[in-house]
Amino acid sequence: MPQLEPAGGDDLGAPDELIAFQDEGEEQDKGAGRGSAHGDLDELKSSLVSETENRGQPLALARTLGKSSQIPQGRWVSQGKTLLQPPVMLIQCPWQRIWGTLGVFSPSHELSLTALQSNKVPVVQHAHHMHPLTPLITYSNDHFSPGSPPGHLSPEIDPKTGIPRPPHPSELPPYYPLSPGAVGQIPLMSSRFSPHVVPPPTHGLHPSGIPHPTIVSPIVKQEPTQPSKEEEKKPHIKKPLNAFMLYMKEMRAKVVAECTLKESAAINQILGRRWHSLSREEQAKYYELARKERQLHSQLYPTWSARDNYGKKKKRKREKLAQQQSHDTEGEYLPCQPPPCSGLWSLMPSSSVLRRFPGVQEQEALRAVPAGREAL
DNA sequence: TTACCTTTGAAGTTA
DNA sequence: TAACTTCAAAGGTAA
Repeated sequence: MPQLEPAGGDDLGAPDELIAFQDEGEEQDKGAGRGSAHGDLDELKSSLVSETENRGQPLALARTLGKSSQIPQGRWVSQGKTLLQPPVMLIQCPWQRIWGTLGVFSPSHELSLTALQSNKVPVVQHAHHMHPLTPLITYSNDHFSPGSPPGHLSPEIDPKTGIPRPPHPSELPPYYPLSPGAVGQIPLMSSRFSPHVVPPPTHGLHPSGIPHPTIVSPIVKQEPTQPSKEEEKKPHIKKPLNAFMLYMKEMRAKVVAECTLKESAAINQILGRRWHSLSREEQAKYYELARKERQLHSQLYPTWSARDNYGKKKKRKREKLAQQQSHDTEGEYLPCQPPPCSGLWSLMPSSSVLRRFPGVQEQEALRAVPAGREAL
């Protein structure tokens, strides 16, 4: 996907926002490949997803606005009006709530858009194990204001590491005073904390001593080759999550509940198809979140590069992968060859998943087909 | 115990 | 610069 913004731009999110609408062409191209039934297919997809998703307003909004493909490229539309600016942060995300609880986020910061107010942003996903201070490191709108952040959020640079130090709780404005004991009761701010990556007391800490979700103990992920002492001490800072990853985290539990599936591979396929069924506005929420993720990440770890994590994971066996892909292609539902049940096509798991999880197709199809549409 | 699977997107690497 | 590769999350599965 082409980058429309010159590298190094201040606004890390701009490409995302543009990309979100640039996909338009791709969608149309794909649609063209599907033949004349494209419009019907889209409509059906919409209705199918509406059956499987919450019948909430976001989708209704999408319908009100018309199909995303009808939105002029590069335009932002909200409530039937063309906007000159991208829509503001549309959802009240979990970490915003926590900021509010902690006192960084005043209620006035909780932005919402009328049409999306009922969009239930996932309830915070609880981590099984979490450092009680973890929620202290999160996002604030103030944090991303151009130029210098507000005093209480200005990351103090650690002279030893050069890494900005997140504000100490005592430095946070007391909008919502919180007792120390209550801090540990706060649910997860960014559900990026997996139980598997909870840093032990002496590893994986941000130089400030407060673990950040993107920091993972080097013990968890060790290089196969013997790392140097310096590398060994260096905490593993994870990549910031992209828009789709944020969407997956939010929607996974829902899909799991609906499909009674727990296999991530199968769930992810469903989520991938649902992602494409989202309206531009709905996707924009996640692009915006991802943009802020990256922005905060770059503020917290200005010297970090995705390169740092390269080779940290064991690579796939290329031959095996290629073989598998070749095998999967046989009989796969390719975009240019929709199966007879093309209405369900976008929600159907791939053949490789079906081989592994035979129940996926049936369950998903049954849940996806609205009453009275079985004949399709 | 750990890689694999599976998805999309961002960013790095390679040709 | 285009194409390719890796890694983010998740959790069951298989080696």
